[in-house]
Amino acid sequence: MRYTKLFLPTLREIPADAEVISHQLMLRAGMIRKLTSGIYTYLPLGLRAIKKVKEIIREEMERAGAQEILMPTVQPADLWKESGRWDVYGKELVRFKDRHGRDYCLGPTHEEVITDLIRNEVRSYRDLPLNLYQIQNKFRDEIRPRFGLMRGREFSMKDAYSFDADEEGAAKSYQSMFDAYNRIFERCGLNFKAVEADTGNIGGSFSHEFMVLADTGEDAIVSCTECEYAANMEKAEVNPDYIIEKAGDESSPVSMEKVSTPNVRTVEEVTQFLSVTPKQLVKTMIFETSAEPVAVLVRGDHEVNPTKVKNVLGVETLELAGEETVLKFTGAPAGFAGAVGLSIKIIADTAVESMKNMVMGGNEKDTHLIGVNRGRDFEVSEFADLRLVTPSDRCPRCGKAIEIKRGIEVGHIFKLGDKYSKALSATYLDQNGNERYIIMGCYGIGVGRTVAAAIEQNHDKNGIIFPMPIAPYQVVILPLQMRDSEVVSAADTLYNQLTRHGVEVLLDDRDERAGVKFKDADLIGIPLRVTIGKKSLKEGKLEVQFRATGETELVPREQADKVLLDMIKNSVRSRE
RNA sequence: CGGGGCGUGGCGCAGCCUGGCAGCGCGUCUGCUUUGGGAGCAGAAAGUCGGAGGUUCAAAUCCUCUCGCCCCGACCA
Repeated sequence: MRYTKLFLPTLREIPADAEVISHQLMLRAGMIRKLTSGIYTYLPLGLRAIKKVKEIIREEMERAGAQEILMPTVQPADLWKESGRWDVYGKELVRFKDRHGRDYCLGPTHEEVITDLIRNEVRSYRDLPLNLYQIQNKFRDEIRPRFGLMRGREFSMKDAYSFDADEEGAAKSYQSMFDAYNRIFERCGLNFKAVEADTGNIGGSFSHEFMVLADTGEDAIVSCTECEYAANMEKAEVNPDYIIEKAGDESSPVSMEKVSTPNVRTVEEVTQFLSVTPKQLVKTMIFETSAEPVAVLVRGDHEVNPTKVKNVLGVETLELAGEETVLKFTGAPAGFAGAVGLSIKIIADTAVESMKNMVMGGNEKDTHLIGVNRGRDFEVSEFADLRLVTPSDRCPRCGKAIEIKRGIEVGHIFKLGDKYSKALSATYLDQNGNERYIIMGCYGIGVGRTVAAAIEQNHDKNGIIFPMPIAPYQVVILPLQMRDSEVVSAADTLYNQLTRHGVEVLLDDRDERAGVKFKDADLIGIPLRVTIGKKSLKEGKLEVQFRATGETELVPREQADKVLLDMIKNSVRSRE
């Protein structure tokens, strides 16, 4: 492609509304433009990178035995009512009516549609296993779209669905997708990690997220420094041995006392005011749920993990109570809630179980209680692991040190079990003629997010550094003097040679000064740059530079095409 | 939804507090010069000051309403 023909509007300055580096660079490099919040147009350069990722995904999905299909964006509400998600999914699901008043939604995911397809078509165990995938635009009305393609409302997603006769087969399908995902992200040049994850509102029993390690990531990842354990913060288990450590003092229970603590609310304020440590303190958090309200107790130096609370309670929604609700249930403004005398359900983190002579809110304004003891002063209906892992916790598997990093979720795989097949009656007949539910799995990849994550991980102060396999062009040729016929013809010759060999080449044929061409080439991040200028041409040489390393090589003009072909081959291979 | 911020030529911003000719840098167009890391000179085009209403002799500026965008929290590929 010739630059003068290409629609490539690069920006010299950073657009004001772009915060993270990948968003800034995708805008500046002319890859995307925003239509409205969370909704983007892909320009030629951006689309090419996205197509590259899609092709890698297709190759690996086919290699893993999945077949491509394409399902509609518009889905009938009936199916969602049948699965029960019409009422559960929330505002993220965009709903609308057609002219007849029938309810529809824009597909945020396709479990319902595919399960409907399968229940109509699959009858026998002989039809299984089956794995179908699509690459299709999803719509989710996110509460807060952010960071360009990182969290859009309309976005391209690869979603695959596996159907097996039994758990054993489903485990195999899951593993095969797990392996395919590893190959896909490897090939995209990403530094990533597969972590255990919560299943959220997709549901199912078990899942892994594929996290690209980056400081700008929206998720926290807990991983062991020694063993293979890695999990999303919201899923990460607390090492049970570690939490049994003695928290309060070991002395026998003292009597409970009420103390006045005017305007002392936070853990920090309370510990200072009463001269106690956070470990003697119990935080009482009031949550409203889709069922009854609940009070959750955690130790003063710990944080509640809402996901764990939600799972323990088995509720659909969970929300930290507002000021008014807190007042209603505790009789005190926020900051003074405690377990003593509370009439709502109380559950507690395991660490609270061994605590004695606790300090907690007095359910009365400006009042705390000291010397509080469970059993005598209040009861807990259930103990469970309800808190966020801290950096000082130990690995739940091997007990060694853990570390907490940030990550961008680019892929998520789920073992769904029979959740959807049961809800939508997707069954088959086994060898013995018994009707059984199909065991499902589902597997997603955010395509645009993968490109954004790759940029987040591969850039420098001058711009993007595309990994070869997803680069929109593999080579950029910069003839420095467009008025010099020899330079121009050398550039044309190389361009034609490479193009003939199937190389994706961008020829910067603009009559611009060298500096402008260099800057733009760096910005758009093409892995290999060929500079053709009067000086080196006089010696019969062209200059090849690697975008990633800045390394430069002078290559004889006649061999340039072969050298470049080799370089491309090597750079792709080294990623595989 | 709660909290914070911003809407002024294509992009980045100033002007607003204290009302009085709509500005600066970059980009764009024309000409000449220049030509290996975002050139110089000369000239030119381009703005409903997000929108509506109000106050005023006069509104980008003050007031009310409204729309949009960004950031921080709960959701997710």
